[in-house]
Amino acid sequence: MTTRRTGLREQKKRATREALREAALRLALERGPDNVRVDDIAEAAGVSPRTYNNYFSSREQAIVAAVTAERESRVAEAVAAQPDQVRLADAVVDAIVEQYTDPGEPHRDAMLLITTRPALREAFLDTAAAIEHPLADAISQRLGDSGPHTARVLAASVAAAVRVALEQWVRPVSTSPAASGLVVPSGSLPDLIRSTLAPLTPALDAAEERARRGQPDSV
Amino acid sequence: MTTRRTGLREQKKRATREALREAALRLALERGPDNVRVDDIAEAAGVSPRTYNNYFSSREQAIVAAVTAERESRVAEAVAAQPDQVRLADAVVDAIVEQYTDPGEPHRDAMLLITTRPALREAFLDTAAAIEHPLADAISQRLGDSGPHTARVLAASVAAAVRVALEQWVRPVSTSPAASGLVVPSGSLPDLIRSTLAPLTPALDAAEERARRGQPDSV
DNA sequence: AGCAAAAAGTGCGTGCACGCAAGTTTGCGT
DNA sequence: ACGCAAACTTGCGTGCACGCACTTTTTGCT
Repeated sequence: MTTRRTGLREQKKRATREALREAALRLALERGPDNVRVDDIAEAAGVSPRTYNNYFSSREQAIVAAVTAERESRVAEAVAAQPDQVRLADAVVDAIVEQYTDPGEPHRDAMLLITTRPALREAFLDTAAAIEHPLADAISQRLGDSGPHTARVLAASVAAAVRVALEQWVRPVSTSPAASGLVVPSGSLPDLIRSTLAPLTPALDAAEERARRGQPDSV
Repeated sequence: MTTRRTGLREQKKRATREALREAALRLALERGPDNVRVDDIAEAAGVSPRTYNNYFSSREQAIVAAVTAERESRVAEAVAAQPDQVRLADAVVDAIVEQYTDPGEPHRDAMLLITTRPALREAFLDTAAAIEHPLADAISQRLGDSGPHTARVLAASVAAAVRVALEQWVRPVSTSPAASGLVVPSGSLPDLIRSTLAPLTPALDAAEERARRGQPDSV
């Protein structure tokens, strides 16, 4: 009812997409990502090479997608699932941290592969941006319609903060020797995300407060 | 003094880069972007095609760069230039708005071209992200070292907000018919930027306040 | 059920990004 | 002043992204 516009068509597309993801990851793990040609992925998934990049616009994207697959929608769901009494900021932070917390994954080795290879790291960072739109919808729903852009900006900022966290997590921290000189070596990803999200809580609180006062009953 | 590490070498690189930008834009304007081959740009700039993409990783990037060229550094400078009495939020907003305000440019027609062609629009949106790092440095300097990531997150959020503004400005607004249904048709870009930046001011204020109280006498 | 429109998959051709391994220029030490 | 080392440029080769036109499948309508 929600996504099912046509039914069978959508279903097949999902299947193809998943087959491609899975094939891409499997082959990358077996041979190493540099020894995987697009043709191989396509063949393993049983489609033409041309079809492959109707779905993915780069090999890295396909591999990474196997791990990050439906994180976007899950984040949005998790936010929406929080009761209204919970502060928006907490709802968002918890939802995201939850999604990025290592669930003792079968993907453990895949993550190792990703964080190792530069090209895959880049692709992985880009996946943070994917949460923006679903998250914007979820926030928008909680805020009513504070401003035309408030929800989107907040969602985009959250996504950006997550990206910063992922960068920190993934990079050897080779940047300039800053003033204090002391930066967390690598920390756990959830903690990192919490700390990059922290500076945004005032903005989330303010938006929520404004929504609460601004439109207790009106539009 | 600032950027001059080696001198002559850097200078030549700048020159080459600028020549490529300029050539790309000129040819795109003359023939339309679809009738410009990378080889043409390279030839017009007097370098090999291979060299061209040592500088730019896509044709669109080169064209757009001619317009957005040094916006990044200017934003950072503008923030740094604001006296310390000015609220950080205001400093940032003003600096950015200033940089995105149409200066009766010679680039007027270039902007028209960019906003017209989808591929160029995408590349243009990406330029917003370029302000992140310089801006992070500028903010970091004003905040001392509030937290390890505060400045970066704020800068990234600001960049994201700018991106949202650019998207709104550039897109026909074909998105879902939201609740209120009333969205600004296109508005002026500066106004749009102000309005997307608005939700972030609480975060900027909070960071500034925290920096002011946290370290009243240090750096 | 049969048909017409839409959508997905496919083959082909073109232009491009990028690694690699020279060749060339610049900068620096002695 | 001279030569060495590092940086930049270049030619070449490979794999790939993507537009276009065509075939096959799904869907909605009568």
